[in-house]
Amino acid sequence: METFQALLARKLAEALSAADLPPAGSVTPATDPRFGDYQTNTALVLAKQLGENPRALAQKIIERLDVSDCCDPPQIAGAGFINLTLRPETIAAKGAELLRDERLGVEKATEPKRIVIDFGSPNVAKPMHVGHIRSTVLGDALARIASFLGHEVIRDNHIGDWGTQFGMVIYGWKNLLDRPALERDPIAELVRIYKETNEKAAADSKVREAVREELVKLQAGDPENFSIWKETVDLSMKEFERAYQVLDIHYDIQRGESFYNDRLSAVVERLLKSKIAEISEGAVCVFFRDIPELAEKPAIIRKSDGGFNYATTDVATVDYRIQDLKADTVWLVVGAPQILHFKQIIAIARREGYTADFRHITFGSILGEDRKLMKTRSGENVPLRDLLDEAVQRARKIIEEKNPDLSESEKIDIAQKVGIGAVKYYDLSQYRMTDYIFSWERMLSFQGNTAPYLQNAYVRIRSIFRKAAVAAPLWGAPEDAKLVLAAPEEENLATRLCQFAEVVPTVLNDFRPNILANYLFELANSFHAFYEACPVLKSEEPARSSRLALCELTARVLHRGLDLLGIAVPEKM
RNA sequence: GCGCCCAUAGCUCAGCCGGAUAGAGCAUCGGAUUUCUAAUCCGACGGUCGGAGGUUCGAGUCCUCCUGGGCGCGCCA
Repeated sequence: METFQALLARKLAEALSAADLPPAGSVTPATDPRFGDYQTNTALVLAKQLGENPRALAQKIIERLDVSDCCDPPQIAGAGFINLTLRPETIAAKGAELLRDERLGVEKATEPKRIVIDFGSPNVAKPMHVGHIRSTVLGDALARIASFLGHEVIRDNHIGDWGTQFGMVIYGWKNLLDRPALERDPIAELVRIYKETNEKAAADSKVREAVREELVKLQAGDPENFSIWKETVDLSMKEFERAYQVLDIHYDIQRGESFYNDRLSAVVERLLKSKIAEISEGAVCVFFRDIPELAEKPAIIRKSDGGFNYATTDVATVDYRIQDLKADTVWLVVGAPQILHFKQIIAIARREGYTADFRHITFGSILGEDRKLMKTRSGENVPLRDLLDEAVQRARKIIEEKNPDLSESEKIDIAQKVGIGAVKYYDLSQYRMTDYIFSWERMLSFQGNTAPYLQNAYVRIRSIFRKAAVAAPLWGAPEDAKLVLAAPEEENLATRLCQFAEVVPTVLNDFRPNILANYLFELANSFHAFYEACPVLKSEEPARSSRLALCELTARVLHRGLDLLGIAVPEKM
């Protein structure tokens, strides 16, 4: 199904061709209702290129622009904009068409790609904390959107399950472990033994030496240390799974760092052989002397003591994703501090001849009310589990105040959807690069650009259909419903519904789910205005059927849109 | 020292490819409910878009410099 934007762009291109003009400019949604529904700056762009008068060019263009089947006559305005206004019956017809379309008008990508999305990536033997929210929630939303757009998505959790910290963990396990505590709360106990070992090591060189030996033994494949390592990984994975269940996040594969261990030496040998890497001060390094910003920043892929590091692992990871998974594109949803590291990794991939499209998708930090990195009162990372529990509890409290008649099972379900949805939406509704201040009050507010506000719009619609079903079974509008757009609120709502298909693909231009979030907020806003102005069930035909259809479509778009963000909607709240 | 990111209303944030008079929410003030969830809606108030130059018909958006904040920069991940 062609969007209005695509339709008008096509007609504009035809007009330009008929006028012997080169393609230029673009058709965009109007910046102000006074300018109609869509506008194009084509005449302005061409005027610059050709050195002609923009308004005269605009005139020449609209003489050949045939939009009589969908729009009022095009208007020239301002410096030479061409404004286009859709006719209500055009919008009504599109709305009726959307009602029959499972995809709500969203076209699949013309060139589907195989995309590996690397997001989340928690560390073993450490609790997931507030810092994991952005990567996890953003990566999941991008995966859902890319998948809906017809791409083949492989969600990969690149778990931090290998590294020098295991020297500490294994030493602590052997010397400090409290078994009953481990059974009660595995992660807490792992953290405790890690911390205590760290303190001992700081004070005592013998402990430092012992820790190092444990690490060497693990890396050499010592059976006891390996089984301790394996157990910590298994315990951690169980903990991660719990969080992912609460967050409704699902991975296709979970290739931790350890997965690449037996590929590392081959990676280094290959890079040495191809002269991409060289030996410097005893370490194997890759220099980027021809890339100014990396000229003095070599990547070390084998330490002078012979050990491998995370750069080695990431080079192997690139290999695996391209060679084994056959990815066209790799999206790395990893925080901004690793920009330099990934520039190096991607530069190495280029030298190895990989042509895949690598995107490092970075994001800002979550701050506390004090505008510093969000921490607990004692200065520690806020455990994700505690944060999600609190979200659900707070949502529950609000629901009990506002709607005490709900059953217990309904309250549990709603608190879950509202609380978790609020956390996710608060994150996704903001531009990913900005640091944001975490605020329960704001994210759980029923006013403004929040999950509860959007969920409430959906709930109100469902309530209408429940009420309608008392008189006669009706759980949704019939697919052959006709739209009649009389009131301005009806036309405005219908117009917005038609824009869903235009908005969804733009999210991937620059990986900005907040564009979709903003759209959904405006949609809910338009719906509420409609809801205030236009009674549904009490209205006469044909308005009643038309309004029911608008409600149905709005509910579907809200449901689908929130689903693309990874957010669930309750039927009541 | 070098590099990356950020700076928009009192507060929290939008503003994708440069477009017309820079928008929301909160807060403040004023309205709307015998109602399908008022958990909402309508209106008012509120801005030298950190500063200075530049490119352009047109700059919050692009370029240069400066200020302030965050992060990173050879053997942690």
